[in-house]
Amino acid sequence: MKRQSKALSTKQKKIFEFIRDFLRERGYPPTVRDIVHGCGISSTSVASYNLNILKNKGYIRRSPDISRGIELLDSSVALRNKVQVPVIGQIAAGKPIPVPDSDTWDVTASAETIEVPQSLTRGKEGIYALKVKGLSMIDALINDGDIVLMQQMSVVENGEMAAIWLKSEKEATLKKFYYDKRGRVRLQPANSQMKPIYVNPENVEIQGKVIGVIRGLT
Amino acid sequence: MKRQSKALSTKQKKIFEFIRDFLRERGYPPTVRDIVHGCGISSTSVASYNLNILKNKGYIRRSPDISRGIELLDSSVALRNKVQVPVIGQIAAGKPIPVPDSDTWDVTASAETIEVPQSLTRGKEGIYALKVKGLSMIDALINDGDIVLMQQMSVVENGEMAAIWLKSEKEATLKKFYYDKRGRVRLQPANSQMKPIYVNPENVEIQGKVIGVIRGLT
DNA sequence: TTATTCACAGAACAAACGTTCGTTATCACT
DNA sequence: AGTGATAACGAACGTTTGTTCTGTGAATAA
Repeated sequence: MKRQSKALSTKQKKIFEFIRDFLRERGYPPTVRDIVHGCGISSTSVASYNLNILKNKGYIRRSPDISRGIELLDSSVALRNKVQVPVIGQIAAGKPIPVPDSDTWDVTASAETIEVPQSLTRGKEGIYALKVKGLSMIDALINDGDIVLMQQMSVVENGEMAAIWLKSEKEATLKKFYYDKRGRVRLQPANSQMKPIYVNPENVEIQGKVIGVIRGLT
Repeated sequence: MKRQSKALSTKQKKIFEFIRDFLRERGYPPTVRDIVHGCGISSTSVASYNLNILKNKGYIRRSPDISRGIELLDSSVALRNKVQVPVIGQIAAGKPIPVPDSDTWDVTASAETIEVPQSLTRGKEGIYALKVKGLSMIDALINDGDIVLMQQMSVVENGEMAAIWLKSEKEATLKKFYYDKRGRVRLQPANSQMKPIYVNPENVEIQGKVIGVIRGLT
């Protein structure tokens, strides 16, 4: 069945979030009447009408004639006790990482997400993941192909690993970040085979810092 | 309210597993009648009677008079699309890793678990995690304090990283595993500062191989 | 201006649903 | 053998629940 546009009205977004929060809180989905009460909707048929739109647009699955027969589809939700982080792209790929800000954060928009331990993300906001391309951070025990967890941040401490956008070169890079004594920025690979890069501070844009690494061995 | 013994009858275990599997499959819990049909129980009051036992013993929460008002409590379940792996202990800790076998596997028994990406564990069984102690595998990009994901396995290929129990020395170790030409086993650290260990094959017991690494940076 | 579609509204219906009730069977203990 | 607790059983009840029906109003398209 051909999917409609995924754009939702304000009320539909509210319904979706209500279902997600209800499920996370209670361990079971809401009824149509729960949605009526929780979203300030005047009748069960309006709720059902909007639920059918969410279904048609691929956000939920409904089981007809079954109580609480609403299932959030995997691509659209972080389920309870599970942090699902978008894998936005690869670092060192020649284009800026499209890091969303908190107003436009839409986890469902990413094609790919990854489950991460809560211990790595607890208490933090603006989390996303990047797949590493290249060996520039191998001496920091980060290999080509690893997934790095990032926390959105525009300022980092000296020595922290960060995702940096170089405006003039139009490329993104993962490096250790240092402020030089002479006012420049030193982007330091963690690889003895590679030299650091020195750039003007106004040429760099810090997009996040590394807070974790995930690697599979096959 | 004082908790009763957590021991469950065969039927109660079956009901619990049915609820867990149903929830994982459908995204919503079963009704009492679903449980009746799915567990071969003759009446709704028997199902309800056993559900109350599960409630009293801390396995589930019930919401009275609500359809599908059954919630699996966190300590007892890995929820849908989330793989929760027990962190059994530390490797290189001087005692055998208490790796359970498939008959006695009880994820709920571990004090500590960690959420891991499905991409690392999909299609695999007997998964557990270990916290690394020491730097013996640093050249394989595994640091002290990292979490390694293990798949229970008693035979590994030459060169694979494995958790090995040394019977005579009574210690567990994480090393690359090789069969020597002269019939011995070579346990090779991935650290240029450390020498390999040569042991008799009958002195080693392979307890699992490494399938992934998770690291937090604080 | 008119027609069509979307969104909403409330009532009613029938099936689903959990609980209650009265009963029987089994088990452990004395 | 008797007793009490546990486990099971089936029927019935009242509430919960999703859907359908009929209608209205707003927005959009012709």
